[in-house]
Amino acid sequence: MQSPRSRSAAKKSPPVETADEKKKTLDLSALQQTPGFMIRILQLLNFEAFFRHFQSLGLSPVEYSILMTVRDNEAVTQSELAAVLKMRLPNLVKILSVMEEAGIMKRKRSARDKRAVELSLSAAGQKRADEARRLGETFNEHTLAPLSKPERAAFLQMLTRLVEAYRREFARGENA
Amino acid sequence: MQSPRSRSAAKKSPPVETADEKKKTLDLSALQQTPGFMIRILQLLNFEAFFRHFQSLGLSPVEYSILMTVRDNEAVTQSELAAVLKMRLPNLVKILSVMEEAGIMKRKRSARDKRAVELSLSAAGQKRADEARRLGETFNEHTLAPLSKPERAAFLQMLTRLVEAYRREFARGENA
DNA sequence: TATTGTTATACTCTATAACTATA
DNA sequence: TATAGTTATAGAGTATAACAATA
Repeated sequence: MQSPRSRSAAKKSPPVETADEKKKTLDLSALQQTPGFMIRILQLLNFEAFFRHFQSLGLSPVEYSILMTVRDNEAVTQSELAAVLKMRLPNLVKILSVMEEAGIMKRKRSARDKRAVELSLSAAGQKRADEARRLGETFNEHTLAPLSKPERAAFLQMLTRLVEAYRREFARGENA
Repeated sequence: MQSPRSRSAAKKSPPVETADEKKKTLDLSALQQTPGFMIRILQLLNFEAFFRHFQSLGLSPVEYSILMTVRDNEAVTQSELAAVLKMRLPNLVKILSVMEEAGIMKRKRSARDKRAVELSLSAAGQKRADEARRLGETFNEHTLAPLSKPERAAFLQMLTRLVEAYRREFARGENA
């Protein structure tokens, strides 16, 4: 592991690893000290790992998050779900329609507010959610596997605080 | 953790707003304990913050990362840059062409390998990179502002370790 | 008047195929 | 044969506009 703050140290330094003239060592310190960049790269890599891990279910990240949210929140409305997932309603509606036609999702007009549509899982949907949940637990462990146990808790807790602080900063950018 | 509603409802802050029956408290514990989901949300929020912060420069995240990498690595090739940014070469080439036509980026055939194209910044490009760098420093501080000083260092260090571990796991998914 | 949902559509980003020129 | 680059294009994800029904 290299030191976290090797600033402008390695410019054209000797190739530390295999000394191919092709594999020149790049100075990436600026990006490595840009949390936003590292978060983005980690997110891309994690998505790829997700698709491999859930390949047997043919599950996408967005479907996973939908299944988990509806499973834990019977009768959640489409708008509420869109806000949680940080998606635009029209884009979510399209996905939910596909899931409904696949016999996974159930839609019902709300009695309290006849504009709203309340979501719930069909029997097949609950089965799929259970399978997703089971695979999700091992996947979540894998995601933070390079960290020690206390580090994992600390990392997740900081993630949560960052997200909450950001969401407070501009309450759900979509309707401001 | 099969306990469905033990976690978030209790531990999370009480109904911050007026507790209308509309603003029901959702159980989001499953997603909050999914690091990949939290990373994705954080990344989306951070991009929005980026665009606001760099509005005066009209700078996008990808252009920022290009400027920083080329600035610190004179004569980096397009392929190398694509690998660093985790982008496909054709998509990067298009962006670099725009930057070249804007007078920011310079391209030169490599002498060592006449297939490769080496990148460097024009005078205008260096000026833009300097401005981006200056704005970037305050932006990076803002990104981790909700954390304490030692937490910021720990968080960034863990981010780096996670990214490196993932990249090792499958050496650059594109050519495996 | 504002909100929820729906449809249609445009825009952006990403992925792949086909080709060239070099290695 | 494999790699770097280029072009074109397809595909996925995301955005806005317009509208109907309800609040």
